[in-house]
Amino acid sequence: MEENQATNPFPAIEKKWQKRWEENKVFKVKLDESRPKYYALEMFPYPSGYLHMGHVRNYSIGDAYARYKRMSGFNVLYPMGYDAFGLPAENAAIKNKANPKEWTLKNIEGQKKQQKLLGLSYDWSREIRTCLPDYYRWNQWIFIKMFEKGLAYRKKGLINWCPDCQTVLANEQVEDGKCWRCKSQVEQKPLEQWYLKIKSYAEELLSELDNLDNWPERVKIMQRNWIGKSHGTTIDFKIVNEDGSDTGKTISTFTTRPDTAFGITYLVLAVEHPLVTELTKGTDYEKSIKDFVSEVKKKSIIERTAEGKEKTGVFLGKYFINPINGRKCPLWAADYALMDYGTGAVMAVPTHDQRDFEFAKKYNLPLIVVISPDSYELNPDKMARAYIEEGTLVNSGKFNGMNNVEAMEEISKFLEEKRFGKKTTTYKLRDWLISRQRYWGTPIPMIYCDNCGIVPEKEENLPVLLPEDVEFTGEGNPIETSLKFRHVICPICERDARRETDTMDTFFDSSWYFFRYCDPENKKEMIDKKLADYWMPVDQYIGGIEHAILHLLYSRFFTKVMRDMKLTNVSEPFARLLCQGMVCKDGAKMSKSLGNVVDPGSIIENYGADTARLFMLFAALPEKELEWSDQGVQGAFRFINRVFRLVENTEVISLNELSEKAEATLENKDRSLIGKTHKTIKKVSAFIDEFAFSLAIGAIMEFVNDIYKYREGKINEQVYGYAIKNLALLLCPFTPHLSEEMWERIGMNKNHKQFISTASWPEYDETKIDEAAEAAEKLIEDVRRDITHIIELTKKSPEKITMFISDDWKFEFFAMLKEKMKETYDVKTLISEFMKSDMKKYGTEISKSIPQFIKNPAKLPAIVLSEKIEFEALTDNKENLEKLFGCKIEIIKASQSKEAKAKQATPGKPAILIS
RNA sequence: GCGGAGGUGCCGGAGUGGCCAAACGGGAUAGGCUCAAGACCUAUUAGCUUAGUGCUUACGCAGGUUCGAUCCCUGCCCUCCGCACCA
Repeated sequence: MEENQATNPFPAIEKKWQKRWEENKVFKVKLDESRPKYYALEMFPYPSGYLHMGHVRNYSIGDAYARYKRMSGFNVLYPMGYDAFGLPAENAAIKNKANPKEWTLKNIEGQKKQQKLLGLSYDWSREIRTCLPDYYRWNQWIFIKMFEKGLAYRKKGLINWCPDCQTVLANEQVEDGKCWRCKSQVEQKPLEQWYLKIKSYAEELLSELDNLDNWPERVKIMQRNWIGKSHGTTIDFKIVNEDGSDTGKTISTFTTRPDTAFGITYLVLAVEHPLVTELTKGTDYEKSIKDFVSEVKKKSIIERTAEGKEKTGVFLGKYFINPINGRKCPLWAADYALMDYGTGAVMAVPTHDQRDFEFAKKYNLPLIVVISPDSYELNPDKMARAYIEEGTLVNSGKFNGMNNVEAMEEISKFLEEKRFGKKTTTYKLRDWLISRQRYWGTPIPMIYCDNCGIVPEKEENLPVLLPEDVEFTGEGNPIETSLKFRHVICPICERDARRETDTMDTFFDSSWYFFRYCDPENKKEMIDKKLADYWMPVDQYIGGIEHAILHLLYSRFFTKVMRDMKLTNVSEPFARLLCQGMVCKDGAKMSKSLGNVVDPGSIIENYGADTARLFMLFAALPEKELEWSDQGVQGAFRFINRVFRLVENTEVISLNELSEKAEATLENKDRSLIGKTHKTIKKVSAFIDEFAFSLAIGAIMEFVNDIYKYREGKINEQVYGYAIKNLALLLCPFTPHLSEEMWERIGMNKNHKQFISTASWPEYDETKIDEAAEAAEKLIEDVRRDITHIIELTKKSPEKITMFISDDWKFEFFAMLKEKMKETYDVKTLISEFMKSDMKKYGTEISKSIPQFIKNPAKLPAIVLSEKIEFEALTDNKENLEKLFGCKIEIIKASQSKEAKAKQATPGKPAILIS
């Protein structure tokens, strides 16, 4: 759209307003108890250096809503910041010898510039950059607090290791066995790492999901699945030797099916289970088991968990006693038991569990049926699959004959009474591994002292600054190359000690940044409690679905931790959540790898930010996928121009209020426009409330069409001014620059300080919505169009016009037509008479005009008039009509289609005919 | 496999028993205006047909309920998303 640039006034207009907003600090907010607060927030971006369409969409949605709320009288906190720590900066350092800090800060500047070009109404004075010590010192501070409370701890365990990123990953960051960022295969390694005890909040994180009424259902479901609560029973088994002699060891298993306890025929341990080596040490089985274990461990997670993969296992040479029936069964190790779920051991009931069934068949382990279907009998030798439906207990001692659902409760009660086990709840959620062996992150403020052990840094020594004297070789953690950093004095015994060189997961940074926006410059505290309690929770949070688990779960966890530390009173950080859909082009997600990206910069440059924003909001509802369309962008641009033309010349505008007296004398078309103004305000407000921006914009477009129609006739300055003023207000959330410009041009911004951005959102008056006037207007409009059409057609084929009659027109209207025809035979005069007349008195029920007046213009023209009543009148005036249109007129009766239709559909039976 | 969301015309999307060939907006096509483009105005935008009317086929597919279904019920298919050897 090269030609746009020469004539497109918007880039200049946008720049002008952006500058004025900034100079006048229009969007700066502070605590104000007199107004209700509203906290609108978009997920802060990672500063990769450029904005993509997904960002633009995210911000367009957020800004529209923030502006709407601001105009509606709320004290709106709407901030922006940067999630500035992370691997890309470090990778750039390795690749290009760039300094991660400079690289990041430069990218932030670039991104910020683009955000400013969009005209987003952020309070920039609250900007946050997580890579700056002012911010990350509070990461360190709260980490120490967590350590003191036992919520942060160090543990050795099998961890996920990404060989490409050269660091460990949290479970949440492993997708499909691959690294969430670089997609390389994740390995398992035993390492000692820092963890946060998110698991101790599992129950609350789960149960409070039910109160998040304004979160998308699917996000809640994903979190529920991730937390993965299941109720069951732990059963303890004595481990015995082949001859039945006690080994002195026991093993517990977790099951959700205690009703099947009599059907246990073997038990499997995860290969990582400590008992596996313990029990086999020095036995004949030692070597074969070691081989098996190392074989399994060699396999990747993918291989081990692949669908339909055959399960493998090995007998441990030991047995156990099922306490419920005293049965001695073999103990196995198998790859299908997972160390990190339940107890790392599975009690196997092959008849009633598909996995156990397959395993038992393969290794020839016995099968005992304990649940019988009601209609037939199960034969363990002939079963092709496990029976997992409901049934009646058999082979289960005193529980025989009981329904299995009932038996779950009864058997676990029995086990508990006999102290063979107890009811247990488990969660799939595991503690959050937060240490990373990377440079560009918050240093973990811990010290290793040979004397005192693991000691936190003293609070007054915070922040522990990231060292600058490091080398980026691509091997190992760069921080370790800084000797100055590593060496430290123990805060307790003051001897030489070693500083932790791991840094924090960047998700740590983003788990509480929304608190910091409330009080970004506080040097003394993480956040002032009063400010936190004023602004929090975030009333509306907007971001991509990709964070449904990771960031959104961590943030909820942090908020609860902070509440328990009395830093805030809120329990849930985000009251309402919106996950916007993807931006697609040619049917696929816009992505660099597919090469179907459209650069927001070029759109802003060629059309302006308002066009980009309007298109984004108009093209699809926020949650839905948005298909990019160049025509759509042009459509948005055309619309903006169309609106702009309304104010290019403003001499017909008056901003004075209409007096009651003046209002009483208004014509129909004026009343109609006032009514439409109120109606549009009502519609747009309701649509924005439910985030139906595309529909809100559609309603505004309709309104603009009406204004244009209104302009064709005589204009009442006040009525027109009222419409334009409200149009500007309604558009402000979507096209703020255009609105400001309109506001100024119509004289609402007297001293360059009365911004529309802070003006009040218009209110509508239901009583002003004048449907009757509107309908009358529409009718006149239709008649006018029809008559114009007739004139055109008579020019073409003047020999004959046929008039048709239908019941759509009211008698009064026809009478008027008749009346007018007595006076004049001039079509133009007739039309203008129509235009001037007060149609309201001709009835409020005039609702429909002549539909599809003439379908084929090449054929004879026709005018459709009301049947019955008017028929006579019309024949009366046949001559006049002929004179009027200057041609022959023929009158034919129209058929009663509706009634006929209803009758047709009602052979014999009564139909309800609504008309 | 389990769980969730959804399938309406070129697109975005309304509609939740008759007023629905389907609101509203966008786009497209044609005509007008214009030297021309843009803008603007008007009409058309499932098919056939008519002077208007009408008819046929239509709201994922197949049945059912009903005088009548896009809307209610049943079954099926498809798409998208999440989880996935979770004991």
